[in-house]
Amino acid sequence: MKGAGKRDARPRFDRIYTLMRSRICMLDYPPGMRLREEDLAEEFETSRTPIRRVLARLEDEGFLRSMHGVGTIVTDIDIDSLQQVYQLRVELAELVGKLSPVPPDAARRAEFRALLARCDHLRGAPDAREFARINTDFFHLLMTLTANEPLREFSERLYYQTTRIWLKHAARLTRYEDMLEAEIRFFRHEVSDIVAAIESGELEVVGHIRRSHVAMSFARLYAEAHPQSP
Amino acid sequence: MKGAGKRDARPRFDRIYTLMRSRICMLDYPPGMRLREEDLAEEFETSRTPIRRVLARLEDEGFLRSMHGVGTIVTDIDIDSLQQVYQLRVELAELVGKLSPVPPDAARRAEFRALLARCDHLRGAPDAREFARINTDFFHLLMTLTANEPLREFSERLYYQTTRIWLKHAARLTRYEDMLEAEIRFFRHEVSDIVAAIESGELEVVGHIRRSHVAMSFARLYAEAHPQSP
DNA sequence: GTGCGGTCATTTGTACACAACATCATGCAG
DNA sequence: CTGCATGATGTTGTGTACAAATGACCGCAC
Repeated sequence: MKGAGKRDARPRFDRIYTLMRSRICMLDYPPGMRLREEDLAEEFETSRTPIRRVLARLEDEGFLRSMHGVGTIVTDIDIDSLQQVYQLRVELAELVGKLSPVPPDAARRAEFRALLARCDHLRGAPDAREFARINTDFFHLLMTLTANEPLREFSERLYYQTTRIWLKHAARLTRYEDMLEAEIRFFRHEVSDIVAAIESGELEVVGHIRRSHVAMSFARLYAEAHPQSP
Repeated sequence: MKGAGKRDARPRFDRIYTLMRSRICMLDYPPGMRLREEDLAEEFETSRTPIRRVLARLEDEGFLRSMHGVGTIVTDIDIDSLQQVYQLRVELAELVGKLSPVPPDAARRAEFRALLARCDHLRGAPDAREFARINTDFFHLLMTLTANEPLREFSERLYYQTTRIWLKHAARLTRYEDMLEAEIRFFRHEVSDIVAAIESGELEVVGHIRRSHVAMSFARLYAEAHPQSP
């Protein structure tokens, strides 16, 4: 059973890892779900060994938890842990554009404008999954503004951790549709502000805008989860 | 129900992982060295499988690089990458004591004072490895000042990356002995400052002191490596 | 001497069988 | 009926044989 293009191990590893992480963060694998190595091996047409390599990394990064004799389950995160993650994410957000800033070229700036257009299109037809996708694409675009590799790596970890939890808590809300529409408006505003800052070449300003929006995003989420406001 | 159950495979994994990371960072495994899975399996009295689990994590964290048919080699880092790591480390240093600060109790404060005593003892008999050990112990003590788990994890990654490179570059210098003695004095000064700040309960000040000392430490290293001073 | 091609040794990557472990169902004693 | 011991069942962890891949070595043509 020789598959085409499967000879090298790293591309396949990256493919499976990225896909599984995406599934976890899009809640296709919701928190608490049990993953069977055998099933995954079958799906990706391989044996358990390469699968276990991927699961090990996802476990090291806190997305999964394997227990001998029990299974591999998708982790859940309480609101307190989430707060810690958000606090750090806020700080790192400001560092993008401050550490090793990379001014975007014309093509990159066009990508930012294209994403703004996707926002406008989304407002016409609100959809949580599409919102999450645009959010992720926007995040990766922002990461191109810094050349600091450790900063990019850590920001990515924190982003994916918070995103999946955001989706989970959002799905619980009763006024879900209204909330989604409001969040899309907030997000569109953020993208608009940042695109403007980018066009003017102020990368440090981008960091400040991003920081405040991430912080406000968490504040709204926290307020929804703790509705004991006076 | 949560039992007092302790995972079986985990302690051994942690033991091997910690030991190997220590060896890498103490340059017992110098950059470029080739590690053979078979040898490691024999040393730790197990098979290649658990070893590969450890190597996978060390590779994900950037300490190793495995290549099919070649071997697993300890990575090297150029001065530019090191600069990026240091820049981020400086920023994170300041966040300790700012995010989820944990005031140290009497026992913990005693540990800080004990470490200061070890510094004084070290000044009488300068030794690079002992210096590195005290440095690491001090780092871990500082990490107890914050409860922010992601911050602790990332700081640890960056610390170990920079430490091993510091040792490597330091070992190259001709005036190695003088430089070591000077660095020990600088370090003793830093510990003294931080202990004073801790005794006065100013955790945010601790972050500032640490930040400036980490930055200055890199500046000295960078100056030594690029001796084109005017 | 130099370049080239093939052969071989060495090492990591993969597949699979089995062991270790946890959970749940079952049956029996009280 | 309840409580507990015990085995059945399923899952991850480990050991091991083999496949794949790289680099070194050697021989040979020119």
